[in-house]
Amino acid sequence: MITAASSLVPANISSSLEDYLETIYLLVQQQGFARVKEIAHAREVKAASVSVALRRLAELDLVRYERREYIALTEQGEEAARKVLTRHRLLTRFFEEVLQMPADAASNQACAMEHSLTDEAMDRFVRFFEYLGSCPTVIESFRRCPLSLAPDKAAARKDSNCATCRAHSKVETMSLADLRPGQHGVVEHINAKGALRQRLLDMGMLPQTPIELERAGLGGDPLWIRCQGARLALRRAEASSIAIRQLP
Amino acid sequence: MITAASSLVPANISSSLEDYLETIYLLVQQQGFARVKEIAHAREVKAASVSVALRRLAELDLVRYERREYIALTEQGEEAARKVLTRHRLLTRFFEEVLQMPADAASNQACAMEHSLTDEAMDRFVRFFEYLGSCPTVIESFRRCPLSLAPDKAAARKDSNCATCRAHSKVETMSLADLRPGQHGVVEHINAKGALRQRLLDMGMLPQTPIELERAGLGGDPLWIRCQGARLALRRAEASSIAIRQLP
DNA sequence: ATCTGTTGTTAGATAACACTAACAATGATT
DNA sequence: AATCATTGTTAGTGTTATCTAACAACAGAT
Repeated sequence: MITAASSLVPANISSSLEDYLETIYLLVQQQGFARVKEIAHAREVKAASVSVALRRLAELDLVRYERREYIALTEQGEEAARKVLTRHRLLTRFFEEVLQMPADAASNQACAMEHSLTDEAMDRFVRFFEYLGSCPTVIESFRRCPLSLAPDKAAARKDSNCATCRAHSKVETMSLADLRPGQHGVVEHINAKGALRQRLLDMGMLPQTPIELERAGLGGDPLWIRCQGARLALRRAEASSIAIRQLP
Repeated sequence: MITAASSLVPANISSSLEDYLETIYLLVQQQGFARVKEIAHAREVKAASVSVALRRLAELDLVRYERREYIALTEQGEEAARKVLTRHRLLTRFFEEVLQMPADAASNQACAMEHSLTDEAMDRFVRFFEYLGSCPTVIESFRRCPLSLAPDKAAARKDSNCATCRAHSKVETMSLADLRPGQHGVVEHINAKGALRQRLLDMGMLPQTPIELERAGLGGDPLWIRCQGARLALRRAEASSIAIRQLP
């Protein structure tokens, strides 16, 4: 039985061991027990590795484990497992409900991050969710806003109820290609799709990033851009997919 | 010089090596060059470790490195470094601007996660930021909403401009302590502070989580709760800090 | 009771990453 | 030019986590 009083769980546990705890917790919850073979299967690891890990977990008093017997978490182990799982749930929900990722991708991303989410960040995430719970229109509005989501299906543009979006669509936006050599701007929106979009993002061209058109090639086609200290060359067509706000 | 065409950067590079690339990139940007000693200092690692890492990076063609000479990134190395740094910037901004964390904590959290952010998740984050850029009132509203943020300083409650918040404050909310044995609910808001709050969250008591009051102790004081498959005992005072919506 | 297939364990190898300690190169100072 | 302090390298150790291959225990079937 668990109380709300704090208990002493070993603080520095590796993400690998945390994964084992998580797996064991889920198996026990699903079928009442966990066995080496199943843990190995779930973690996509050989049974030998599980065996070793279990010994380490037992030494840390996180798992109760008689050789060749069924495996159970100790109170501490259960607490640690629940903590990781809660982070997993939280992050999955964020990637799925807020960022609108498909369920499996969201869960995978959560898996990779659940071990490094600090208590403080966790708390902030929760507050954010509490806020969204009180004001559900916020995310609903994001979901509908074709400006931001709906990567390829700009078709759904009609049913946006985001006032600023509507306003925005009227404002004449300029693109990176509209700058003249030496002029500066700030990235507002990357309209490129697929690989080009990913390339531009990777290079550092995030929203709100300062950007400069250094010079244009002969005939104005390769545009030489400066962004985050790096220089790169873009085709004019590519540059015009980057919506910016000009700086003086 | 970099073009928007895709280049072949070794895909599976460890987070440790990514950190080295990042550090080198920043040092070169700051002072024009990087040396072993400085890298070691920045990464809080001994010089010997840096030396070995540099050899590995050179083998991977990410770093150009003549023994005892200054260190420079190759084109590929620079690309990889910029990619990591962009993720760092993106996550830092998210934790700082959206989740309202202090700058250093935001950056630290970003450090821990930057290596595992998938391209897809990155893209979704960017779309989210693009949306927020178009509709800045959204986050402004979150920032002001005392329901969610302002952990201890509920004093600032007056200047919230969130319509739903105002509505919410009028709705009579019930707490976990108002349930009767056997009744179910859904967590809406955890009003507890400090360690208790963290404990409850760690146990899995996130917003929107189903919860049940199993039974009350003698005199009604320890309340036995079921949450996410786990049982726990809460004082009545503690339970009443958990706002819920009752389920039929 | 023994045989056989499944399951779990051990031992030994490998890889990545960090460390300490000893050594080598370099540049600056006397 | 010789010396010294700084800087970087190498060699050897330890830890964590994985693997393969060989071995041990058990359960059920013959």
